[in-house]
Amino acid sequence: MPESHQQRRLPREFFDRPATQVAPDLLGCVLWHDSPAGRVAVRLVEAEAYEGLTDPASHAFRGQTARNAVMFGPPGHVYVYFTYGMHFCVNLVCLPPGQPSAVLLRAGEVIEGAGLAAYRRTGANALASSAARANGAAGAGRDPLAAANGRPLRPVDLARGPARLCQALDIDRSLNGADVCAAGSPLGVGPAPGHDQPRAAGAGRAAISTGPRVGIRQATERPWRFWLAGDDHVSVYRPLIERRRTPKPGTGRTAEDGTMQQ
DNA sequence: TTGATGATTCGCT
DNA sequence: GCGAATCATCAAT
Repeated sequence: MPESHQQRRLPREFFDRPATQVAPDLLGCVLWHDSPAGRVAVRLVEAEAYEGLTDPASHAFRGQTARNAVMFGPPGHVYVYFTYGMHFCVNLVCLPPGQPSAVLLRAGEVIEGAGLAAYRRTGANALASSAARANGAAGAGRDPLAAANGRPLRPVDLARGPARLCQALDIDRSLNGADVCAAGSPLGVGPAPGHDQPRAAGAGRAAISTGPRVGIRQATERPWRFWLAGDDHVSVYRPLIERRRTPKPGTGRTAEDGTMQQ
């Protein structure tokens, strides 16, 4: 178990490299968030590299905007963005200012604060848990993972997926731009437990698999998704589902020929 | 100002 | 396996 009082952080130089190098080196490392409610820490098992100006799949490809400004800043900061109207995703910025590049954190294993993570992930069920707690010790002994709408929340699913990872760690827009290298920052990234050097994390490069990135329609041929081979906490790969075009009333037939399909 | 859509997840069939 | 949920962002008017 990592010490709560002082956790070693990866130096800024670690992030001052191309995202395609940083992403595999992050696997096995620990990302934590100290919130008023407590600490949740995850061991990273899956990440994707996004280069900026040369990568059509990157948010930075079309240039700097208010949304992606953090990616254009110094390395070691987090770029948090909101997507699909309900989800947050977190990236770690790489390379010096002016060279937008980032690593999307896709999945991890919760190694500290699993109860708090489950509390955040179960949403309305969390209220039921807290009500039970107010009734006495019987509620306090309840397994936070047991609550669900008919389905148990498996520990392996606590942070399996980029939006789930953010929810388990309580990462939202308010943390956009936070520095993971600065002492005292609520967010931090440290080497794998038992290893002083991040490169020695996990079982080494031999255990790392690569493949196409998830959910993008541009630059799908670049194998810039990295994960720990055989790890159950890696998210399920789903190719992009082409959404049907919203039919506009009165315009007659909408294109269903799928001219945008790949 | 308007309209389309996305680095996703979950529930239902 | 399929579609809804839900809204910030950006390109196009």
